[in-house]
Amino acid sequence: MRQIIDERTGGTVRPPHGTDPHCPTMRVAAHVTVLHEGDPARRIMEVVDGAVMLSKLLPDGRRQVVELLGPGDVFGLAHSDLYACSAETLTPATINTHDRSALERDPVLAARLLRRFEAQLCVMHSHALVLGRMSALERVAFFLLRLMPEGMVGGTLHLSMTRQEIADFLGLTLETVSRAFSELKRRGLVVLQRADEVRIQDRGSMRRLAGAL
Amino acid sequence: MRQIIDERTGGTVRPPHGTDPHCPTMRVAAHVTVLHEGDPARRIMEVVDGAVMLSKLLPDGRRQVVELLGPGDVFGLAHSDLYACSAETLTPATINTHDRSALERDPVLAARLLRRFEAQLCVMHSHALVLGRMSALERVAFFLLRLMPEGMVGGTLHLSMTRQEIADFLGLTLETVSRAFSELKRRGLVVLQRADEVRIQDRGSMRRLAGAL
DNA sequence: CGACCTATTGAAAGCTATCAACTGGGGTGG
DNA sequence: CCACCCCAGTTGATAGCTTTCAATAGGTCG
Repeated sequence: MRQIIDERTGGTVRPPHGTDPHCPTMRVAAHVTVLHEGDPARRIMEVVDGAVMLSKLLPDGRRQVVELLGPGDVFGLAHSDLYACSAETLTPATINTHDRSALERDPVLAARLLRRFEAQLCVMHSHALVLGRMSALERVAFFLLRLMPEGMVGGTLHLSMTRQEIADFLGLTLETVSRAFSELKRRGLVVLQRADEVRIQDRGSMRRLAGAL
Repeated sequence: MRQIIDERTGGTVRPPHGTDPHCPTMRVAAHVTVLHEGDPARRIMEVVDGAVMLSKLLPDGRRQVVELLGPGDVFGLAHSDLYACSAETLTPATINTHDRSALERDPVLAARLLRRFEAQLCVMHSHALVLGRMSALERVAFFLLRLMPEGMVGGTLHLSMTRQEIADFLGLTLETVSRAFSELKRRGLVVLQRADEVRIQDRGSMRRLAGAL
């Protein structure tokens, strides 16, 4: 049941007027798998708008969400000409796709990807620290702070991920994630208006839990 | 007690005859910290020869080794003009250093780093799967296979890491790593000539444990 | 209003961490 | 050259946290 382009949007590939035909921009609905781990890696993709989740599977079905992407982030990477991860939209998203050969032809694109890869690599380093060394409560605190950068103080964060998806991202089970949310709520660090609407109440304590940032 | 360049080698910076003075090659002894998490990020480094370990610390001292690097790999990355990780040699190593500004000036370097970043990002994705979803035994099996690529069949692998360093890489404790080694030995999957000399006896079972490669 | 899916909560089991003792190998110094 | 010391590794016992299994609550959509 692979839907590469979701039928709900009707939209598949929509090359905007006057742009490079090798770089089609596509509009994709939420919860669509854009590409599959193990498929031949022909294209590199950039998130223009929306959120995308990269995940890997173990043969027995265990899943790890390895990266959460937002505008500017790049995916569709490969070792041996095969995609290393599956990519699924969390929200409706706009995605730019480039042929891999464009990397040699287009130095501007290459420079942009270089900077972005560096940033994503740094984020992965942080994530390794989270997965390898943090407790469940710390992981969830870190996750919420990561989704709620400084700017939006007082605002309410809308989670576009289920508990299972958060668990797969944080290396936990959905029950443990739920318990962590409840514990943060009990301690007064967050308020849950709904299961998917979070307000950070005590940012200082959250940061301490998450180990700074 | 920071030794940027180890005195045992005597060598500090050794610009080979006729090469770019902005890209000094340095020879560093084993167990030297080449750069520190949080220091101003001025340079980007390439491993020419040897092995380098990147690690991050939590405020309370918990450590995660986030990446193991070999020839060709790149480090010295930064978010906000500060190094995101510390880097320490595991063996004597040769390292090329570039000024960060060289990225804009030197398209050949930029292209090389782009390819390398992509590879390292893929490795980090695998590592997230290991840290988030694998048992202790599976992690150690994965670790050994990763260090023993197809080629060196029958050969003996020399571990240049202590149990503590392996544990910090795999998100475990040194005792758990030791127990995992003992269990692999007991099951006949590996032979330990010494604590730091491993021979993989049953590669098939190892791969199954590690979830394919 | 009811069905269904997601989230929450509870109880018990399992795996890893922690604390502790012991072993072994290598290097140093007598 | 040998003995001792010291550090890394191994092994054991127990505690703690997360997982697993199970039941309940909540919300959304038809």
